[in-house]
Amino acid sequence: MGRRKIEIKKIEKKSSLQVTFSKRRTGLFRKASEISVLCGAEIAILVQSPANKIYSYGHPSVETLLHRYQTGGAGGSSSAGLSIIPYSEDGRNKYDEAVKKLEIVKRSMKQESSGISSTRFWWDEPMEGMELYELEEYVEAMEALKDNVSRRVEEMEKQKSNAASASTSDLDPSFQINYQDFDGF
Amino acid sequence: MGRRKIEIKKIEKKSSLQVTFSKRRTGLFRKASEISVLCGAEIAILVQSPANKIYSYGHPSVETLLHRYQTGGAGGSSSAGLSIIPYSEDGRNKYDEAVKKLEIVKRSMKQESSGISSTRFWWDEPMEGMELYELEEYVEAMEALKDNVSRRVEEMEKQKSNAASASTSDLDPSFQINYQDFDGF
DNA sequence: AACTATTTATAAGA
DNA sequence: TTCTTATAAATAGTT
Repeated sequence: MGRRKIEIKKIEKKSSLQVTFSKRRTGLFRKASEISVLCGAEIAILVQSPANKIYSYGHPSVETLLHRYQTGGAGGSSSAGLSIIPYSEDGRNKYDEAVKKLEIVKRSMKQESSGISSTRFWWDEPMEGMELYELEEYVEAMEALKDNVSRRVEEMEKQKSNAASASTSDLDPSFQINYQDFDGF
Repeated sequence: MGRRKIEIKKIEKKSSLQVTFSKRRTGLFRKASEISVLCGAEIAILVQSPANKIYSYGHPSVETLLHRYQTGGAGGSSSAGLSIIPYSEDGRNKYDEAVKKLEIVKRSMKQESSGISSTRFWWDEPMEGMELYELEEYVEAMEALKDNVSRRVEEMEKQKSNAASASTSDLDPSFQINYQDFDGF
């Protein structure tokens, strides 16, 4: 028969699950090896099998990448390598402006969140490949988010000095839910 | 034309290296996602690009695997290392919750932008490889963004019914720029 | 950021 | 596991 199309959902039959895992793990590690050779990329993979065994692949080593990940990565800010196609010369300028604006927002978000544990900031990533209009939307979203954070930080300061009198109900209700989850920074 | 066989050795041409890296990283992360779904496997990938940017994929999170590797795993190079540390059920539930929330936001964004031509939605992509806390942040950003879009859509409706003579200058200035570029939806 | 001719990966079966 | 084989998927080069 040969290969057949399958749905990507949990395989129930235990024996085929085992076979599939083994084959795909091999394939995945081969791909990892290829990308590291082709692109000079460093890479680490950790997989825990259905039988709870941990397999790993690393080039040059898992540890190298772990360390780099945990310390926030080697240098590299994103704005430099961006080679997105602007709509026009004018578009280019707008894009650059937006990027700059975003960088500023990002920086201030980092400052506001200092002291709260973190090594990486998710907002350092997602702008890759965005079009101008997407970027502009994103900047807006970031600004709104930053405002929320700022307000929250202010509230926290206030509460700290005011000894338990202030309530979060002063805040815009649409932002309340998020606060207690704000340990990600 | 079409695909051609290549040797697995360092790509020298810088532009194709960048493209290849991007394509293969996507492919690799997709494979990782597939093996995790098909086999219920947990997996973490860290890659450092030629531009020294670190990309990561994790299910349920990179940290989960790192921790398991560093404590449970005997640190073997290519395979093995038993680990019996169960990951936090709680962590997974939170993750699933956040994903669900994000799906809802995305869906409503699509509805609001219906009627505007579209093939892809940029927000369908970026959650790839996010950690729980990143995902939670992202959900918030999306919610804020959705609010902005909603407001603008309302404005558009209002103008439409208010006869064809309305000018964009009625709009909140901060949204004007994007308006004409808004065909990406 | 599409396209497509090919190469690769792999689901089943043995 | 390992091999085979028919097919599904990934992707190199191009536009």
